[in-house]
Amino acid sequence: MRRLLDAGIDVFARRGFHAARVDDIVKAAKTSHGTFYLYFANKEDLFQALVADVAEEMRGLADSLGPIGSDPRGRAELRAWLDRFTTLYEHYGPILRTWTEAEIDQNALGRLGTDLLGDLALAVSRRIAANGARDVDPAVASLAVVAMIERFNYFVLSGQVSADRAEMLDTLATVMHDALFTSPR
Amino acid sequence: MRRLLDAGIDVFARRGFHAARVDDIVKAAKTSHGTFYLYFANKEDLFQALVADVAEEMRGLADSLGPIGSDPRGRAELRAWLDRFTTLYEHYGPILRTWTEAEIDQNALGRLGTDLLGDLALAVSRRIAANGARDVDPAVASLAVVAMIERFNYFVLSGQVSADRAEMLDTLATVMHDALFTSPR
Amino acid sequence: MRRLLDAGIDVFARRGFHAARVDDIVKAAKTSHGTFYLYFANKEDLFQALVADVAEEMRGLADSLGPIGSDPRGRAELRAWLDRFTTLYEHYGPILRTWTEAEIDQNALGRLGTDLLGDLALAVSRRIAANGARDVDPAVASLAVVAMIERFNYFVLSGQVSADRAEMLDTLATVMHDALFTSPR
Amino acid sequence: MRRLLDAGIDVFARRGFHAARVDDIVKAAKTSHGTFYLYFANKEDLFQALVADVAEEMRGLADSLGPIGSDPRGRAELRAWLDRFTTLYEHYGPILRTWTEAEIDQNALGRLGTDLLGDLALAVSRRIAANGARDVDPAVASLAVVAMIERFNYFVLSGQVSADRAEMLDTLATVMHDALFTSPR
DNA sequence: TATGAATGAGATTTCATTCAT
DNA sequence: AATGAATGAAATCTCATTCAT
Repeated sequence: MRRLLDAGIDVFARRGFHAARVDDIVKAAKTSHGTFYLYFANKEDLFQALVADVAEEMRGLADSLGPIGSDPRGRAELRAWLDRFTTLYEHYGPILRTWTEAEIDQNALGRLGTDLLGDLALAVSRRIAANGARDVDPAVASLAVVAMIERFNYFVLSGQVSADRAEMLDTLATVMHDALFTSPR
Repeated sequence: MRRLLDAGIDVFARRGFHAARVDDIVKAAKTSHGTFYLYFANKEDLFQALVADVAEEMRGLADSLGPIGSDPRGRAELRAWLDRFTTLYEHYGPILRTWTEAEIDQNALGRLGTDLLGDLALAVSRRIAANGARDVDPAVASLAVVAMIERFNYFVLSGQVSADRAEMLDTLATVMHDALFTSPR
Repeated sequence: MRRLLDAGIDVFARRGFHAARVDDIVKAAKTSHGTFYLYFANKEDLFQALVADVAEEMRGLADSLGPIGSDPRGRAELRAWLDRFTTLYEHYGPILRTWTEAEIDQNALGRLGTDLLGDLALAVSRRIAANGARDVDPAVASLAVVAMIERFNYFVLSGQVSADRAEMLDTLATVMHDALFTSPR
Repeated sequence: MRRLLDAGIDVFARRGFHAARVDDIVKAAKTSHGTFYLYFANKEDLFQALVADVAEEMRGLADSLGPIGSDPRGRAELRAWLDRFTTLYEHYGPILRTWTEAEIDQNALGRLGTDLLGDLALAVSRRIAANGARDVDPAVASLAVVAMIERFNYFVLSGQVSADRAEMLDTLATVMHDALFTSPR
């Protein structure tokens, strides 16, 4: 069952939800079709189990974003947080993205995704809001920041852009830290 | 054929590449399977045609991002550009995202996506670079910005976040304009 | 489609509903799985179509049981009716019986069967009732008679008893005719 | 093992032979798959064991049909015998019918069924034959009567007709008693 | 050009049976 | 004796593609 979950992450990552065949997952887990259906009602059921895992991890991550200072030390803490995000994303990112695949959006999974996004944004939002007026709504701005983090991670980890992980983290940390403690000239 | 292309955008958007059935497309286009294969070699062929359209439009958009001034007028121009991006994204976004679906990444389509991303980032990069030193690489930072634009659009248009289009555009314009003309305190 | 219906009768007859494989039906109809699912949603759907056919034929048969005289001519007419029943039963009997298979009873099909049985019994009942007092309820007695007809046909046609068709018809005609025009000594 | 036999009757009754899953039987018996195969070689083996039980009971019942008088007392004895049949049928009827499911007919079980039917018919036949001339063969007529008894029981017990048990027994007793002691007008 | 019935390879799912504990 | 997780052969069902009209 653990093997099936891991195989699921692996195969969904490589193929996406619809192109992933139960046969692939079963082979990757070195088990049989029968065993698969012993633990999961169907492909979507396994997927939901994975999503539940991601959700839990992500929520924990959101909670772990504490107060950030305006000094370089604050920037370093922010970078460390982004590093944890990326580590998680390396493992669960494909599930995160697969689950925003069209058609799956509709149901409970979609709502879970929305909630999750909201949690992350809220964590960021609290930091932005704590740092004085900006002529944008912190709640909205934080969503933009979360959007940037998620997609940039995807671009880098999927090899679509050539930046390496360190560069990415530096850039994100800087842009975010600036966003928190910079005011327009 | 025009009807098939439009139906393709519609169905790929709702279902993603793998879950989209030729039957759905054909029904949406009010034509027959036979006709589909008269114009396209197979499902991927139609998809490629759509991607080519997106690519052309996106390249045009990238080219249209001219010099941006540091004044409010510059911000307004930037917002207008983002508005054009969003309009395009409303139509072609699903194709843009579908094509980053795993498995399709591998081939020519994937490379096309990478190029496109690069084009957009380059356009943004030129603006950032023009505005003096920052301790991040403009090429990398611009990718982060493009990532933010794309994903925020997705979040908003897919209804995953409750911000409306105007709020989104304001926020993106502000964050980008700040990024171009702000320096750390 | 006609071929699939005929193949269905054939295969359901030989194997019963659950043991009949779609593959058998498809092979018997010299067509493909794809074609099967083009016309029928699933195995039960084909079965329902067959049942609808049986029901229609049986209802027609029930309607055709006219007034029966007490003379030998009446007995001959009764025998002719039974002959028509048996002819129908040779073709559709297996469907008739399969559909009383457990589990299928529950739903709409079950009700259809009950109705059909009622129609046949009603036709017989009218004849019995028309022929004076008996210390049994004609409605119930007629059901017993229908039960006899159906099951005796099954026993004979399935080879479980060695009587031939003519003997069976003679016996049923006599027993029924007696039932209509005999009073206790 | 007793529990498995009872569970078998129950599940075969509700689902028929092919649709009955070993899992259902095992669950109904509150035991495990392993235990099932400890006592029975396979699903058919359990079924055969049940059939053997039915056969024994039915044979005993056939033997118990003694001489029937033409007086009301004879009719009461006949009704009592039918009552015993019905009691048996309530318990074993589903097995009786399941085993006439197509496909099972072929083998040893089929022959057993034929023999059993013959035994019952023979018992009835002896009664009919003892009561003078009729222009039908008693052996055949008795089969018709047995057919009626079996199927009417099924109709009533399965709820396909609304008659209650008492009505059914009265009707069958009357019709059979008449058949034994009535001559055409 | 246009159609849509037909196909069949390949996917999902079920379930009788085995076997290590 | 008893268990129940694991198996895989065999069933059901889907859908991209073809082809006769």
